[in-house]
Amino acid sequence: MSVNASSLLPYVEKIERRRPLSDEARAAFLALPVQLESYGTYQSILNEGERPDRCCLIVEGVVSRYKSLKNGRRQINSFHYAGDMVDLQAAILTVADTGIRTHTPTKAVRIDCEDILDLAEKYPEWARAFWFDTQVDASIFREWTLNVGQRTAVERVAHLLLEISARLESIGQSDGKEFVLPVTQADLADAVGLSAVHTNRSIQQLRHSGALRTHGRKVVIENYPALAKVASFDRTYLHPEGPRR
Amino acid sequence: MSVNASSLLPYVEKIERRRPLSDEARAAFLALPVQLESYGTYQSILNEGERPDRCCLIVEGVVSRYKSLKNGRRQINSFHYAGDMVDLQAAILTVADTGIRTHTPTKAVRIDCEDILDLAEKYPEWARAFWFDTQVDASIFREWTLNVGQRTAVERVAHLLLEISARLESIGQSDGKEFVLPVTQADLADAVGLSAVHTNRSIQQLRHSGALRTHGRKVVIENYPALAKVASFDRTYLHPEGPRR
DNA sequence: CGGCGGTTTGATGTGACTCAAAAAGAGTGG
DNA sequence: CCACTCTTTTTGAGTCACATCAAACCGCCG
Repeated sequence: MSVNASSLLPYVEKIERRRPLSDEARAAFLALPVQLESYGTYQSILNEGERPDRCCLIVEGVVSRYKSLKNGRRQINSFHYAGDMVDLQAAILTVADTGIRTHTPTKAVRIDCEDILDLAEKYPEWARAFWFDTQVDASIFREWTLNVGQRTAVERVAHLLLEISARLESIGQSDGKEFVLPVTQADLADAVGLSAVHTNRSIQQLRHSGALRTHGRKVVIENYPALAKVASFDRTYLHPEGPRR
Repeated sequence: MSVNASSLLPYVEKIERRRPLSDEARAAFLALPVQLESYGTYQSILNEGERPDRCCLIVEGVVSRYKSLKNGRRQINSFHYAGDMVDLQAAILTVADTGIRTHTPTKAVRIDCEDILDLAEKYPEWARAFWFDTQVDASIFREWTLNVGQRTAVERVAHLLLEISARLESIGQSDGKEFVLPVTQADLADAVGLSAVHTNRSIQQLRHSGALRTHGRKVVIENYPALAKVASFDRTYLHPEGPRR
């Protein structure tokens, strides 16, 4: 298998887990010219306000999308893992309303926006796949707004941990019980709209309640039902059922 | 013009403001069979968790999408106005992760999800239009997460008012300075993650600063630059520039 | 003129923030 | 394997923004 195909495969697998592609459509995607790039920890992939001409598919590592205010406060909008097309929005929106940066050493491939649009134009199934992907993204954003807008500190942190767990599980990096937390508590704080100190205290509270344990970066969910209950976590919003068509 | 076409026209106009459609594509949309429905104030159009088979296009009135917690707390995720296809997500996501309800007397047309998908399959320009619409939606959700996650009470309220103003302006219901606020303060509160009381006090603060005035439901922006500054409002996230293609 | 949704006010409580510093890990080089 | 540094997590103390509760007020409509 070519370098291209092997780095693009995780995304195809993610799409086909939801709904199989025709051989022709799959092949067309895997034949796209790509450019593999490596990043260190906390490196910028895209800045807010830029006009990117390429999309970004994560091959390895963890990145986040964020928006920031002039006073320095930052909101992380989403975390992305291997197989995620982070910047699908770049294909059709000309100006980036979020920045993208890494949280671990990361490998990513860049795909030309025009190639994505051509694919969507030629293959309705790809148009639908990209659209579905964007809809799931949007659904997650809605849940995050609910999270920071209405839940208490402990609930927010619990919810985020469960989401991370679920998403890592879908790419084989968690067994649903135990996973390596790919980000620091300060980053979690930026994602749930709390201070780092209070995020830490919320995690401690979850530990003391017996819902989870941590060993360094490793998180062990001790009592999933209890954790899901405090977080009111319901994975419907991740839309694991796939698209209607 | 048929009843169908006249109620569907506002959406076509919104789409074509961004990028013109081919005559054929336009005609195909306007020929869709639709069902016009009327709702009163605070009526439910869709409940969380349902499996709708039709999308919903607002002809007249204001509706919101929301998510709620078992303790009764509610987060409004978006407001929608005439010409908005509120429930485009229903076309491709099988289960609704948000509810939809009206805030004013509302007229809406229901379009079969399968018709939407057929249109996207047959006309790549429609597939792109729907995808773009969803991307803009997602961008607004990201901004709302930033709003509730990182801004202070006064900033949040100012930002929401400016967004409402900008969106009403694009459909001719505001001149950019003066508009009729289509929702109550309690609803604003649910949208910005504050209590109704504190939302009220934040509005008062904006009034006392001279940034805006209110006469009943009418809002008059007295000092747009000042208001935009406190809100750090920048309409880039509404993507008025339209799609790349 | 009475009733009702919506707005406004006041008083009080508290969850989360800030600042600052200590403790614990993780990585690097001698 | 230990010393050193840098990052991340944890602790403590004091403060403030926003929540809650309850009641008054206002404007609109029948």
